[in-house]
Amino acid sequence: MTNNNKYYPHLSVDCVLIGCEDDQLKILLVERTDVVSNEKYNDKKLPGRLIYMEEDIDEAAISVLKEYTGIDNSYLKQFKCFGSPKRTSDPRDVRWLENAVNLQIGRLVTVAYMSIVKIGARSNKIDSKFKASWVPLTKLPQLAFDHNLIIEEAIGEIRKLIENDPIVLSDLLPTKFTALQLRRLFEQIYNKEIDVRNFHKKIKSMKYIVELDEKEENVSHRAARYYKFDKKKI
Amino acid sequence: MTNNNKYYPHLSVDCVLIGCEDDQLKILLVERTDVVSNEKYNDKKLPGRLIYMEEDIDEAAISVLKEYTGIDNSYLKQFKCFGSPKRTSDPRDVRWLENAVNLQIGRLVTVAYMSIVKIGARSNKIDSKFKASWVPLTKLPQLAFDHNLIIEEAIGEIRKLIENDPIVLSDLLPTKFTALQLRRLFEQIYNKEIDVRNFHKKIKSMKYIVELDEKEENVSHRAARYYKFDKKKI
DNA sequence: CCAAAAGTGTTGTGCTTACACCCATGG
DNA sequence: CCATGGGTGTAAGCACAACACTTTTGG
Repeated sequence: MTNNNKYYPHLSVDCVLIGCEDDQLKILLVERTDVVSNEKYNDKKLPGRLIYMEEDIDEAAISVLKEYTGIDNSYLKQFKCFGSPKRTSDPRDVRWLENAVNLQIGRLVTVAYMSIVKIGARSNKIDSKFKASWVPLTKLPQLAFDHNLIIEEAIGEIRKLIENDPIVLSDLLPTKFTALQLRRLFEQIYNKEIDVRNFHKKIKSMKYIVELDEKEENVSHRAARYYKFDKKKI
Repeated sequence: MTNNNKYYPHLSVDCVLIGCEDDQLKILLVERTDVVSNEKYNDKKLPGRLIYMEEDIDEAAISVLKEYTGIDNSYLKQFKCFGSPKRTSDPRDVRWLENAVNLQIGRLVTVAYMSIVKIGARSNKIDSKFKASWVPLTKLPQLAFDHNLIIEEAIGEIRKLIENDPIVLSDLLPTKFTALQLRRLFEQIYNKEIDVRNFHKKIKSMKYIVELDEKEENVSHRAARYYKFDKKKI
């Protein structure tokens, strides 16, 4: 937002930050609430920006993450470059961006990154200077550009991530969690209902998830067992 | 190679062109045979180049395809952006490129495209001004940058392509082909041996592949049946 | 004792793999 | 008749999905 002339007007980065809160998968979105000429922009988009002329794209993504959340050295995965001409086919999106950066844009390629974020961890506070908020995956509105598509692909990416390193699940759950919480998490990630019994079999086969002796308390039904991750067993 | 100052020194495109010849999957590679200072470069790389300052990346890829092969309007799929800092960690690669374009480069992001090419089709002749050749997938040497990795991922991409539109196989085979030819093709794409009997079952289940009455002639063993693609049945 | 959620096993289906012998043709 | 590759069927294992009842707890 400092020196607009420094932007390279053909390449941007966007970050899909995925967290979990109240047993719901959420995505960090920022508001786009400008008025350009007579058009009102009252919707949301992914955190991201154009890269600077001499900037490394990983650095750009890292700085976006840092700016919005304060997170400094988290794992950010570059998962896809979105370069379809159609993604900037809506002239409203282009007009908005051209106005925001005061540059002529035309067609724009974006490199998408994703990261798992522990919502509410001490090291991670959404900077209030941005109109940013965690929006449940199940309640995503229509977003600017092709950001809905980017999020969809990020979810595909998180599946891959879990399949070859399930420890990332531990960032999406409290240290102690019930089978129900874990199941709801999988249901959101795979976007389908999972059978309770089959799921218990699955938990038993996952050696890095261990039963605790502890159970829920003060619930008006049979208390659920707590589980935890055993990070050594991965 | 005209005006070097027009290059944007941070973003390139590379094309993985996949064809089939003599029942072998092949990749188009170009030679890198320069001498820079006292270093000799005697290896191969994927066809590609830096993009121009004001150039659309799809356009850049299309122009690379056109330049090398003469192919004009083929399907080019952008499948991944390679932006790992490690990809330009070999200083020899960077020195070569900096010399070739007469610009300072540092770290470089490339956007990879792939296309299925009918080797030897009339519309498709490798331009002899490039030292380019079709190299069997099974005999790939060590390539410049991370081009071996890019090819590997392109093969993953061709699998996806085949799974949701198997008609692309028809570009890799003659119009009439035997079960053996098709099997060899799958073996190369999936990089493993396929059982003959299981494969015949599979062919029968593929409704878009139809038996012909025709058989091989003048072979010193039982003649193989020919098959063809029925493009209507996809 | 009732409501509410926890926890538990069995069966069937489809997909993938492994495996061995006879057939047709040219020389 | 022999060498060469073409073509065929069956059985086992595994992952996954479907499905219903009993248990525990608080109120």
